[in-house]
Amino acid sequence: MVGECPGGRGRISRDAGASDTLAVDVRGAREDGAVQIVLSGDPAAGVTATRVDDGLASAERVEDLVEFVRREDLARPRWVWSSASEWLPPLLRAGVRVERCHDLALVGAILASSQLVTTRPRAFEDPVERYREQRIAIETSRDPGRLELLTAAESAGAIIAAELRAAGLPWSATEHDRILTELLGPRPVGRERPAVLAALHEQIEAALDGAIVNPDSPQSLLAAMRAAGIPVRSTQRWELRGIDHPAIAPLSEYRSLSRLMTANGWAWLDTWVSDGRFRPEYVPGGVVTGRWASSGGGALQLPMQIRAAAVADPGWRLVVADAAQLEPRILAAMSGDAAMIEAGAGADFYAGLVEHGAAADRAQAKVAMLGAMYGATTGASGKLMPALARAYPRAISLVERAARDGEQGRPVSTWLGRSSPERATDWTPTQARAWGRFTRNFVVQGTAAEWALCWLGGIRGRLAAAFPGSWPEAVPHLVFFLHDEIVVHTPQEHAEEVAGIVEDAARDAGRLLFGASPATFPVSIATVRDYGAAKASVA
DNA sequence: GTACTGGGCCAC
DNA sequence: AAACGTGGCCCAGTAC
Repeated sequence: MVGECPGGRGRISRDAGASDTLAVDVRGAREDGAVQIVLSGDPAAGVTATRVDDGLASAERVEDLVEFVRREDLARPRWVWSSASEWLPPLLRAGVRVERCHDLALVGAILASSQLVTTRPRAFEDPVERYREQRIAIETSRDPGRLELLTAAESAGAIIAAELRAAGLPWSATEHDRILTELLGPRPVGRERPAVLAALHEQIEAALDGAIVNPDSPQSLLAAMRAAGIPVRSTQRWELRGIDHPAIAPLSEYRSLSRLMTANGWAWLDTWVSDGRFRPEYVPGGVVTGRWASSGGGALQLPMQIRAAAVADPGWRLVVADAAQLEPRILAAMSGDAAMIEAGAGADFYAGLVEHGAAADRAQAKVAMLGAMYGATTGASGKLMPALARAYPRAISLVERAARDGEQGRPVSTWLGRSSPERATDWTPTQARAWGRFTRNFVVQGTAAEWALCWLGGIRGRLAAAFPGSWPEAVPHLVFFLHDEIVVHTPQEHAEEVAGIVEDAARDAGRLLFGASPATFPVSIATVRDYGAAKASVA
């Protein structure tokens, strides 16, 4: 399903006549215009650096990794290492950044399943061999330009993930505590419930005829509710919402506040915030589609309730930007559906759909688009699909095709060539349809993740070029990422320039992926003192 | 005690 | 009104 890539970089020619090498045959391990330095060994102990330059490799023993990287990065090499998450944190702690890298683990995962690859890289322990195999896989693939861009963007993402953690999102423990205290009551000393939760617990039990209930236990709740004559099958929110009973309101309130306390309460604050910074762990490539996952800190689920505790330093601001309706715009661009691209010409994609008469109002347009990308067949969303398919046949047939491929056991690929996993097809029709919904969504979600990686990388590069001071304390820098949203912490006087950089990088990302396509990727930007103010000012 | 699953709910 | 994608985290409950 991947065709021409107008925006991809030029095809990388294989150099059959590459020179002999000093230490190892590195034919295949070259890219245009960059020296590569392969680091092997243990970043905390003995390190060997192998310089790969125009087919020649020379190895040297590195005594002081930090000094070595600081010095060599001035020549703008591409650092090749087993994984950025292993090598970068100690360097960043020592105040050393690198411009670019090749992350063998992340690239290896992409190349292992990409349908563009014709020669699968063999597994090697030695990073020089591993790198050579991966370069060959890229250069001999059906579309080297796309895999070149994807693997570079993925690796840039790995650098950014480490830098986000090292820099941290500015966080006011005082403001966080104020929010918690306002909603829950003062922090309890022992393990008992905070005052507000204890009161809600009592209200729930009173409303359930004085039953003893553990409100954290669905089983306990279900039993008590049925004993009180409430006809429910489960205690899920959507089922409770339709029921008129005095126990429901305090229970909903209890759940919301209880989750706030357990997921992002005082314990979270103690664990994840230090020195005025929230430092979560991001996992680039952690999701099959290529989205980032997180492990510890819950960065990708930071609830709205506490975002106001992300407060810029005195004299600094947060530039908060999100890509407006990213996924539908991605679908429009990758399908080349001129009508859908035209619908997105303005700032509000869904309003464009309404103008085309493809949906009655904005809410319907949104439900219909999400349904098309998620595979809704019934309900309100399903009913709106025919009109959408009539107005935008190319876009809709792209996702339908992806769904059919999945149902029939064929892999699908994102725009840049990340492919869905193989799956045994000894499945029931229901399982086949479920896999079809996955592959349907995979192509759009995965390509949106690729756009976001290019956007992130562009922002980082442009910031580094525009603000050469000491990172992070003296210059604007990325501090947060959330799928289609970024936050830059910046001295107030640079906020406007940063906003321009963020917009320029969004344009760059669109061109990198889709070349001359007229598809646009507008970003909404807010410059704020605290993260909580961003949604309000953007909406 | 640890490992795992499902319910519930947060984010996109 | 509810079935439609990707995750993480906490809790309760169960198996070992």
